Amino acid sequence: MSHPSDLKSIGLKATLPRLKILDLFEQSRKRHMTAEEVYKLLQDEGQDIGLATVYRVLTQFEQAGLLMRHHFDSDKAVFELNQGEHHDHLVCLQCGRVEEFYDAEIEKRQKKIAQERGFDIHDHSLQIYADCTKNSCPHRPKK
Amino acid sequence: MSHPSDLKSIGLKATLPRLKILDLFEQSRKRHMTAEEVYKLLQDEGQDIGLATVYRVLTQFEQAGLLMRHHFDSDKAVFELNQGEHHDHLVCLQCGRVEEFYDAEIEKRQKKIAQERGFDIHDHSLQIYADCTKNSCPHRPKK
DNA sequence: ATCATAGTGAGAACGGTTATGATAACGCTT
DNA sequence: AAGCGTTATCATAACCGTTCTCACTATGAT
Ligand SMILES: [Mn+2]
Ligand SMILES: [Mn+2]
Ligand SMILES: [Zn+2]
Ligand SMILES: [Zn+2]
Repeated sequence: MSHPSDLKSIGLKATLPRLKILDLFEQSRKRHMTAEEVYKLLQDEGQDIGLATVYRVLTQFEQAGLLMRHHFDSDKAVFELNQGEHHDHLVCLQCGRVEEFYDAEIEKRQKKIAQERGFDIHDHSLQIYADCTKNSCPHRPKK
Repeated sequence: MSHPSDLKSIGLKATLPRLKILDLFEQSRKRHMTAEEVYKLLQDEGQDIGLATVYRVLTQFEQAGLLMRHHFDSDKAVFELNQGEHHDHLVCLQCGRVEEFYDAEIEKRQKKIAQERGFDIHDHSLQIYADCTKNSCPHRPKK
């Protein structure tokens, strides 16, 4: 249910591709998506939006602060809604499932490490790679 | 000063390209290098070794556990000698300088986070991105 | 409704990396 | 030392995710 004004307020015309892509993330059945995944989901709902447009819009949304881009050790970037609260990721190597976490102590220590060495910290990237074996992981039926 | 037997012991023929590349890392003026950097350094010392060979050998060395591959938010992979001790990286966004660090508490917390959620942890990737402004960073003379 | 402007879509281009295939080097056996 | 099967190398093409190009279209202010 994204509204045209959401886009206008960040200086972007409210075009159909942009509204649809924003919708996708807001209704998010899947929170973390690649450009390709977004493109396929749009096709599935009959929207004829080019892959180039998907890439272009994702980058614009990232620059506008609407989305965040991550790299989970696959060669393709994944995007998620930026809801303000920083978190890191726990990624299942078997099924690709992603869980989010935030650890104040880890954050604190990172700051200290940078500080101690005279670095002015910008941000960081932390992913834990693991197997989520206990939940019948590989190809488990999605409910 | 790498010795042919270093390679034979891991099931690889002791060819000139492989010995030269291993040497490069062991004499490492620069600890973290891209394939392209390795290629250029070989050219500089008059070695006519193809870029494809560099890539192939780096991957073989990684598989043999001699090298580790990282991705520092540039699109190109960087390699370093695997000396057994795990560490993470602090990368300067201005000059690309890399410092290594190890924080036992961060490591411990990562394990706990995975465990709590029933994940069997494999490994992790942690980089801190920052500016090393205080040391006259951009283009500072080396030494 | 008009019109300047910004956005789109198809496909080409790009950059890092990997695969291919014909030649060359390695190293084990005589 | 020479022969020979196997593995490695080199040049180049292919690959894959992503970005660029450009002719055409939609948007939104008037
Ligand atoms: Mn997330
Ligand atoms: Mn390192
Ligand atoms: Zn899983
Ligand atoms: Zn620096």
